[in-house]
Amino acid sequence: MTVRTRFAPSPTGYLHIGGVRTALFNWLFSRRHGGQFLLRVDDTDQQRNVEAALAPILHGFRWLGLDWDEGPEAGGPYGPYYQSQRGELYQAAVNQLLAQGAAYRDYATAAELQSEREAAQAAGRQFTYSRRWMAETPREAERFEAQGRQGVVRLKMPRDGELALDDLIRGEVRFAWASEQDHVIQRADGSCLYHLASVVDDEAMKITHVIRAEEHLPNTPRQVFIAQSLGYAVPAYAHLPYVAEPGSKTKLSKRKLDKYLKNRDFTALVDRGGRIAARLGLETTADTFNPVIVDFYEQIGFLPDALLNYLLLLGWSFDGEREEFSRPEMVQHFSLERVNRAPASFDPQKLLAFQDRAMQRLPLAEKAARCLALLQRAGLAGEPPGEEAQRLLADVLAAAGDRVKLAGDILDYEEFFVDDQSFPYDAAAVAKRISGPAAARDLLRRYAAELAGIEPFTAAALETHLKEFVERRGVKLGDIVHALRVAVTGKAVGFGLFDALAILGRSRCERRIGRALAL
RNA sequence: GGCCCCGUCGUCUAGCGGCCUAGGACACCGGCCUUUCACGCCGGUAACACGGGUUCGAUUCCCGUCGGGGUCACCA
Repeated sequence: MTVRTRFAPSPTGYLHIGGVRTALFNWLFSRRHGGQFLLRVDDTDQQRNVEAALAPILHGFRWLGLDWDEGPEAGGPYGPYYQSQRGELYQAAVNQLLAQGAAYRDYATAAELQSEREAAQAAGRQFTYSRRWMAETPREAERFEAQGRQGVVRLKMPRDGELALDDLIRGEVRFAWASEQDHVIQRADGSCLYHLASVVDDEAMKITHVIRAEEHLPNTPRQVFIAQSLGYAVPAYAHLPYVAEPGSKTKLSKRKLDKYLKNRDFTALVDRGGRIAARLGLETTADTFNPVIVDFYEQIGFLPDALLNYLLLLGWSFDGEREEFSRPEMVQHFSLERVNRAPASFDPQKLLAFQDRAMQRLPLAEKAARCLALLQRAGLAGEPPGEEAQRLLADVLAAAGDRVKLAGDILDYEEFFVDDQSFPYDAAAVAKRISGPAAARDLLRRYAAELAGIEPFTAAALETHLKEFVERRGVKLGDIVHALRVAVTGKAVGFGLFDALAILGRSRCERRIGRALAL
């Protein structure tokens, strides 16, 4: 039997980080077993603009490199892959359920149901529908309809016995059938609901393993009931613990950004992204720019592999020691047996650590390609970039080394990519390193005068020269290094000063020092 | 509240009866390196929720308590 897993997003307009982890585990499991991974759109509630709401989700999958064998755009032998287009299949299933007595037409009104519920609650009993408005024959149905009632189709759940479910992650889980409700599977207008559709599609699409978030665990009995009633082979279930809020065990939610911002690590991540977004002129509303949404990471220059590696470790472990996995290694080692049962809270710091290490391993050329895209978005490089810009980028990247942790961090070095007259000077840095120290301006002036004689104009030669310069003048290296850095970059921090000087070149250095002197 | 799930350092986790004076990673705190920042290196603080069993021996097995969470729709 070929392993087939699926991820069934509802077209909501964004890809939730927890959803990505669920998708990743599905993808990994299918790849591990040489099977297929499919995407199916759960749009049973018929939103108007499914395509538009689906686009960001597919975009996210593509960015992450989680390819799907069947689904939207990919097609496949079991399509269509949109539930809104599979109505006949659901109708047939409903008819079969009805014919077998596993479902019934029900004519209760919302108010009637409500009063039964309240009565049960008042009596301290668990609510179980009386089935008073159940129509088991066409004649009964006609009678109710004559009263102007609208019929829905409900599942006729067993009222005794129990279901022992063998979950691949949780082991055996038992549910008493009596505590299940007669859920509606088809509305009065004929449209079908998620649970029915999901079970019918999983069967039709030959899904062998349903790997999904824990919140679906309580839904499982009714799905098993539908599957069994229809004579389907029940798929294997694996319920993943959900991704929790930072520092809490509550499910991570897109809507609670304000709350998460009280968490220091989360705030650090948002601020980090915000700085980059500001330079890119991106909108930063919680709807689009939010670490709970995958787009956030793409926009500020995360590496997909780093995000995935982090997410992999959120609930799964190899041996407790090893944490770094390349894409093929993930596929090779993944197993459901090593998925943890407890929810795991999202830790922005650790994510950043994975990103940091992944970036350090990245060959310079690839790093440059990723940074270039951000530079272009910020308008600091042309499309295509000139040869000069590419050389500059490579030099800056080589000099910056580990400091560029996100592709967007390249924007911290924007001063190298702009005109000598345009880059800004940090006022505090100027005050501390140039205006403050009495000798700073004089040293800068004397140094600038010697620039013309430094040959070759390389980092090594510049260093030798500056050391000799400070010795000659009887000052310490620190007396001029800081002033010089501020003079040529506008900032108090940055990579090696000699690299900066060499990258800029002689004439740009002269111009910049001249500008700083006039400040 | 009913049903279900879960419970090892702040966080992610290893541990499937003795190897545990509980290991790794991130974070944190010190120190080193150093022209700033970052990296790197060295060291440190820090956890088995609690109570009963079972056993020669429990972090590991069982029960209970407590705690946390999920779910209870004509949403998905």
